[in-house]
Order: sequence, then structure tokens, then C-alpha cells
Amino acid sequence: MTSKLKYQTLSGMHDILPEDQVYLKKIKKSVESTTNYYSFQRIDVPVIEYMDVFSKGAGLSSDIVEKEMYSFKTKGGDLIALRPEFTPGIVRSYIEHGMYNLPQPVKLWTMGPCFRHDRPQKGRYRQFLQASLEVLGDKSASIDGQIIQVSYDILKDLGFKNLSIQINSIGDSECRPYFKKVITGYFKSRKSSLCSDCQRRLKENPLRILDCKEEKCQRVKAGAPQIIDHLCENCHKHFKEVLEFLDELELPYSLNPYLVRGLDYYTKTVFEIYEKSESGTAYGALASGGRYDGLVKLLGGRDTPSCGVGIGISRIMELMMEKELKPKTKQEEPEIFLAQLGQLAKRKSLKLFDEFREAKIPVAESFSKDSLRSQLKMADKMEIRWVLIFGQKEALEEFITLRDMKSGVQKEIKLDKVVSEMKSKIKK
RNA sequence: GCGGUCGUAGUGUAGUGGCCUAGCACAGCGCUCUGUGGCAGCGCUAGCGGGAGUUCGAAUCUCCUCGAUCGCCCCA
Repeated sequence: MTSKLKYQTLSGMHDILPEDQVYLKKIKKSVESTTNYYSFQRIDVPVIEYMDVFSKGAGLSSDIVEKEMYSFKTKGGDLIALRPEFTPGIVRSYIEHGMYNLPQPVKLWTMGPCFRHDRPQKGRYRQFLQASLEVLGDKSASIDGQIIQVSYDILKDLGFKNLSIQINSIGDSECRPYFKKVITGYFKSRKSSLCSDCQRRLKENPLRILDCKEEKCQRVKAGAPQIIDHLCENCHKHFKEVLEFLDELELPYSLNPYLVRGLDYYTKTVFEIYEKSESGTAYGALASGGRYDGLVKLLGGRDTPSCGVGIGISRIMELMMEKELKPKTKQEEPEIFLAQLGQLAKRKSLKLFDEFREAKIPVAESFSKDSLRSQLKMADKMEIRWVLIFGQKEALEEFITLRDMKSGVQKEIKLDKVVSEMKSKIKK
């Protein structure tokens, strides 16, 4: 026996079962219609790329590149990787297909699986679905605003009611290096009051200290210089405009001077959108993104200021289930069951199915069951109200018996009137 | 990658070294009931995540491993 050998999903992978597809369907629909409304165009990029595409912009020392990327060498010796996110692939495509020759900005969106070899946890998988929106070739603050707005709209449309937007500006190549020095100096002089993690961060990624939850560090960082006070004139102006845009849209944002993102390519605006939970499990950001003015150039394109967002579909889906935001999609399920008895009826019923299909009315059946009893049982389990009984008697005399499962009342309908009569029954 | 908790039929659970041939509920399948479902009765299918060890004896103790979950790192 091989029954001992049990296969299970790999760590961090999971199946999306038929009963959960409603969520996915709803999310897809929401993303599709919202992006369409704001004239984003769908693009699909490959799941694998040269590793450099991902590592160049994200920063070699970032965790995503350093330890979370599914990368491997092909037989031909190429170093390739499964995409950990969409942005670099889309940027690559923008450059490769000369999209800078199109009217700018180019607004793109996509959706699909991404991969990170991280330690799996709830709402955090090694293969997960993400949607991504990117606007390439426009530096104006209204783009940042629109990206945030669209992300927010999608989440709101999905039924989330306690959304909050956290926003910050992390400057650009002009002002960020300077601020890094300032803040490193500040923390260095107070090194002894930092937690051990932060003492390590001081070397590797000083900006991250701002994110620390340790109480010790909270006190230290309360007096720390804030990046928004050290932005260059250009970044400052840009950030102010983004906020003005959000005010105009009346989006519920809050400034978070400690918001720092893990990827190196971000410049200026960074943001995250959360659903505040009353008590339940704290999920990470449902959507997050920002501006990446230097990435296109870094990957070999022209100087192309851009802005984008990643939307965590898997995470959203799970949170919807938890919050019982189940979309109602009863419509697709059949409301009619056709029970057939005997060879003659079975043969004749095929034509009936065809007529119903042409009328776009879904009809359930259970060909494998012979007895009327078990077919009715089936209809009952499927919670179908109308059962059409088509047996020997009916087939010979050209009529069909309609049973209302709710009341138990039955009536006979002429065979050629069945479809039209059922059509009107269902409409109610 | 590091630390904590957990893992019994499809699902939810009982079980704390011998009363376990692993119990119960729901679901599934079948029969009672070959043209009339929901109820009921009876039956069937199906499980100790995997492996090694301790022991006369292991679902129960130990170790390894796989997975889940929580925290950290980090992040959608």
C-alpha cells in the first residue's frame, strides 16, 4: 500500500477551494471595474524574469532579495527568479516595448501569483495573489493621489469599513542620503538606550529603527528628527500637493513619519492601507505602494517618474472571510432541477436542456441517479425550488410535471411551453 | 532564518501508558422506500501528519521530520 505516502501542499502554499471562489471572483470584478474606470490597461508579465530585474531596484541588501526570492540557475546558466512582486517586471516591459513612445503617463494594472520564500503565517504565504497598479511617466502629485484613491476605492467596494491610510514621504536621491546621516548620528549618540535589534539596525538599516515597537526605542524615537522636516524643496512641495489632493478627496489618511518601506527603489510618497480591526488578528497592510522615480532609469530606461501600488489579494480574501463579507452571488446557481425517469425521458430531456441553455437558464440534473426519490433528494440538498419531473408518462404525452418543493404543489405544463413558463417563474 | 504553541476520519471533537478492535456529531454513500424530497431507523466508507525510539504494552512519553499557528526578522 502506498497510502502512507501522503502528499500535502508545500509550506506556505494553499488551495483556493470551489466554495471560496466567490471571494476571488468578487475581488477580481472589483479591481477590474475600478481600474477600467480610471483607464488603466491590463498587462500580463511572466512569472519568472532574470533575477537582476528584481534585485537591481529593490536593493541587494533588502530581505526580499537577500533571503526571500525563489531564485535558481537554469540549465543554460541563467540566474532567474520567480517574481516577488510585479513592479520590476512591468517596468522591464515598459522599457522593452518602448512604451515611452506612447502618450504619457502609461497606466497599467495586472493580477496574479507572486512568490516569496518567507516564513509562512496567517495572511502571508509563499505563493500569494497580488494585484498591481502602475502609472509610468508622470511626476505630478495628482498621480500619487489617484493611485491611493483607486486602491482605497477598491477596498471600500469590497466592504471594508474601517480603512485607514498611512502616508509619509521618504525623500529622493537629493535629500534622503543626507537625512540618513542625520538620523544615524542621532541614534548613534543614544545607542545604549536602544534595544538590541535596533543596535543591529543602526548599521544595516537605520531608517527601520523608526518602525521598532520596543518601548525603549519608542522613547528615543519620539525625539528623533523626522524626514519630513528634512525634505528638499522639491520633495516637500510634492508631498504637500499629495496631501492636498487627499484632502480634496476626503480620504481618511494619517501622517506616519515612521513609515518606511522595505524596497530601496521608493522615493517621495510611500503609503499603506490597513483595515483597523476591533480586536481580531492584526493583518498587515492590505495595499501598499509609493513613488519610484528612479527605477525605470535604473533598469536601463529613460528617466521616467512613476508611482504604483501592490494590493494583497490573498490577504484581502482571508480578511473578508474572517469578517464574513461574503459576496452574494446566488444568481449563478440553478433554480431548476430536471428529474428524468426511464430511457425515453432521458433521451428527450437532452433537447430540453438545450432549449434551456439557449434561454440562458441554468438547470441542474443528476443523470446518474435513477429513482425519482433520490433525484428529489438531490434537488432538496441543492436547495432548488422548482423540479421538473419528466418520466415515461410525460414523455409519451408531451407534457412535464412541475413540482414546487416549497409547497409540494404540482402542476402539468405542455412540453413546448416549459421554457417560457419557467422563465417567468424564475424572474420573480 | 530564530523562538513559543499545536497536529485524532472530509469537518468539529472525545481520549492524559493497558478499559481503544480509537468513541461521538455533522457531512458522504447505501438500504428500509423500483413515479415523489425534507423526518426517522439501520448499515457502509473514512482517522491518531510521517519516521525512529523507550516500554511487556504508545494516540498518550522521547527524539527527528513535515505542516499549521503566534511572536521576531521582514512584508502584500
